[in-house]
Amino acid sequence: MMNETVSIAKALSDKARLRAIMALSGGELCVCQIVGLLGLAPSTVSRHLGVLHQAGLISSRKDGRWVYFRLAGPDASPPARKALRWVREALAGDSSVTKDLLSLKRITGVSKEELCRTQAKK
Amino acid sequence: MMNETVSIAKALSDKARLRAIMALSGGELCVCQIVGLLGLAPSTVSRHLGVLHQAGLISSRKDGRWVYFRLAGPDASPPARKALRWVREALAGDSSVTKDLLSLKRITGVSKEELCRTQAKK
DNA sequence: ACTATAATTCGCCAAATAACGAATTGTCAA
DNA sequence: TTGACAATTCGTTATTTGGCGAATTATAGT
Repeated sequence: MMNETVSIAKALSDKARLRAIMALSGGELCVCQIVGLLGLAPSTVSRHLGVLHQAGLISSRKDGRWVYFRLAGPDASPPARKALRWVREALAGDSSVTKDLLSLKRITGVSKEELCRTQAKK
Repeated sequence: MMNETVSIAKALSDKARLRAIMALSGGELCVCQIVGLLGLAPSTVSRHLGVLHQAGLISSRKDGRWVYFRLAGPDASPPARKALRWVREALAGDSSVTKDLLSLKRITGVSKEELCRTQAKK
């Protein structure tokens, strides 16, 4: 319980990971979309998502080439659920989160394929 | 807001600091009592408390030679208050916390002077 | 089959962090 | 005033962490 709480807090103690959580509040996203949002290397984003997953804060679903992540639901542990509630309350209305939501609108508007190709070219 | 949340999460992402927070749930404690509880060097404990203080999770009061820390009250920022609520909910009933509460009973039973002398001898 | 691409893993480097002891500061009591 | 002690600050060291690119795996399309 203590160890779980520590690992959850560790998972939440990074700006990129908090931004990812807030982005996922709007529904599931594939890795390449989160890469586009955060502007980090795919390998880095994958690692971040791995940390969040390990802490039980998000879950994933594979569909073809893509892996979709979403916030952990009712199946998550109580500490994880409460942590998510805290973060979403604490960051509701945050300016960088708001900016991210706008970026997301653009990103999800573009087709996944096109987005990922764009990312690859960079 | 984002930065505050990150620093709060960072402050919570250490076992010793979580134990300190849970110990302070029972009321204020002086540094030497927390040193006795955690079994860490005074300089280390001071640093931990500094991190928690910086994050707005605890506040301090100086009384003579001693500095007492307590959980941040209603004056604390909403994110800090909510974070404290999360931690206390997540760790309620945790075994190491329960153990610490027993240790605390013993520690607060001993006079402060005697405790600190005992620690100094180590 | 072959190529392209989404995602992960791995190895590396730089920066941040936790721990300690030593030195310092401030306060009380002989 | 001198000594004892609570607490903090500072310097050092070992570990962890975040970032990237290269290599790898898996899947879809040609």
